[in-house]
Amino acid sequence: MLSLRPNSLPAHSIPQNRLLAQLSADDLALLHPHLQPVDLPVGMVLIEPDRPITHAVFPETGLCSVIASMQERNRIEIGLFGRDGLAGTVLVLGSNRVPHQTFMQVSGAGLRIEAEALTQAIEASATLRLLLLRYTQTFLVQTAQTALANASAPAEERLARWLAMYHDRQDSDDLSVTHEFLSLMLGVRRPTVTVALQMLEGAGLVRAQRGRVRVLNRPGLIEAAGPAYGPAEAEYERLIGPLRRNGAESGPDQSSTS
Amino acid sequence: MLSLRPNSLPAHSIPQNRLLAQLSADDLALLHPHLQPVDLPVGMVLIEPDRPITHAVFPETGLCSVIASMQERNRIEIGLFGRDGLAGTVLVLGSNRVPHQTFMQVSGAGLRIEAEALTQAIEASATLRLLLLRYTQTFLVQTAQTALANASAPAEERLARWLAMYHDRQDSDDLSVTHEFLSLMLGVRRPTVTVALQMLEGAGLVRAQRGRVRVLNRPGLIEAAGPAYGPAEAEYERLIGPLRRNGAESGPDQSSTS
DNA sequence: CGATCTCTGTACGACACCGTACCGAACACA
DNA sequence: TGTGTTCGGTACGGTGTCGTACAGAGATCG
Repeated sequence: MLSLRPNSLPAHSIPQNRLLAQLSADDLALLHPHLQPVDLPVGMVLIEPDRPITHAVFPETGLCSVIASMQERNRIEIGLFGRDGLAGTVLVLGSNRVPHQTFMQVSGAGLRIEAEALTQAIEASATLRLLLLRYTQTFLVQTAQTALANASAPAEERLARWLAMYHDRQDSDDLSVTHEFLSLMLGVRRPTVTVALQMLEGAGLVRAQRGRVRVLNRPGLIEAAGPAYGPAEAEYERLIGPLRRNGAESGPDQSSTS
Repeated sequence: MLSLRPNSLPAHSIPQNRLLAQLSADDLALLHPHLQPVDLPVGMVLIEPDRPITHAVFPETGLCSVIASMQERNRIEIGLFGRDGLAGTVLVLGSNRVPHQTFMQVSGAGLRIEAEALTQAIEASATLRLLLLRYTQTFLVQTAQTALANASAPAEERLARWLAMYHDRQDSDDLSVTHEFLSLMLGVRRPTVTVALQMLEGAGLVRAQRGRVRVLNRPGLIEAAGPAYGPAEAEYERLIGPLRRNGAESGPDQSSTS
């Protein structure tokens, strides 16, 4: 199921993954022998719900969704991450399974490590453990903000929040998503997504095309997301470091509206 | 603000707090000198949002709510705990503040410890750390289930879930809550709570009185809560131990309806 | 025992979102 | 260039929840 790349990790390349990039040379050396490059195609399940975890993955590109579901229907996203995070935080928390599913929402690549190896490294290095614990803290805040948004924010705000979070985690302003998919993530009907997206487009914040949403005015989008966006991102920057790529802000200028 | 009891902790009493009760003698000895009995009156704020934490608290009785809020309005509960948990899990995660508020929803008593002392104990003992990390994991799952319920469960299910969770954490079948309060916790209108409660009462699951809800049929209540109740509780029992008091199940028998 | 306050029950219009269904538009592939 | 498939826009009635408002029921206290 996992298609590994032939050669092993280059010795001294700077990882794209924010967590790995934050590590000291010693800590990186601790993990390095166990890290294996791996392709992460769309739809690939990184963490199976309620099953013992065999590997953790540090994404370098692409986007992962964490999904909680009651029974078959009623799947909903409780958090997402990309190169800022790690699939398998539960290992840091001293367990080996979770009732949630983690899968690739946008294809990419990453570095995977065996659960056993990661656990041992965490026990061996307090600084590595601290970093991963802090990341877990930011994810907990993200989940809490999701609970908050789900309870009281209208569909349009939740959509804007999701787009902003997605945008944080990739370089391009073009996001690859279908309405169908967004409706699943946000727990609303597909037509509700269509209408909400039209609102955002009417305000000149995004431009929607088939299977694609282009962010035109990021500050405006964040404003449209309401107060549910922000706290989790601030927590990340406080505890870990910069979340987004540097510069390359997509300002409100070019939105001369139609 | 904290009213301490005069004398310090009795030397060899068995703690009511589930986490403390799970500790080995060594780990308990590590914490013991720093534990201070403290009263926890209704409304007392244990964790102030976005402020450095000075103390953690292990509740022995009573109930705590963790609240996320955007701006002034729009407060909502993301999790709750009592003697099964700990106020200040963020210390375990290597940070010293959270954007959430933790306060006493039902008065009780507990044991508090200075943040510094708890942090040092966690660093000193891997087994203590493991237990507290695992508790954090169960709380993360609880928050995720809350996000799920908020997104897709109708008010009646969410109410039933909340009542069941509250019931888990105290001995009596009488829960002290007002509709007003429940509406705040669930993020719905107060009249919505009134109607939902009448539904549950009509089904013989609970008996509502002024400021009080008596659980008549716990299994029925859990069924009414839908699939959003269960996973977090299962996770607790798997990772930590029994959540509820032993025995004393309130069965469906005595509900001969009126 | 009456005054007062809190809590609960009820009402009514407004509206966001639901479930479902259908059709055109864009794309992919041969 | 034609054909099948996915994706997007739109429509309909139904309903759960909202915001607000008000009156009765139960506690509290001088």
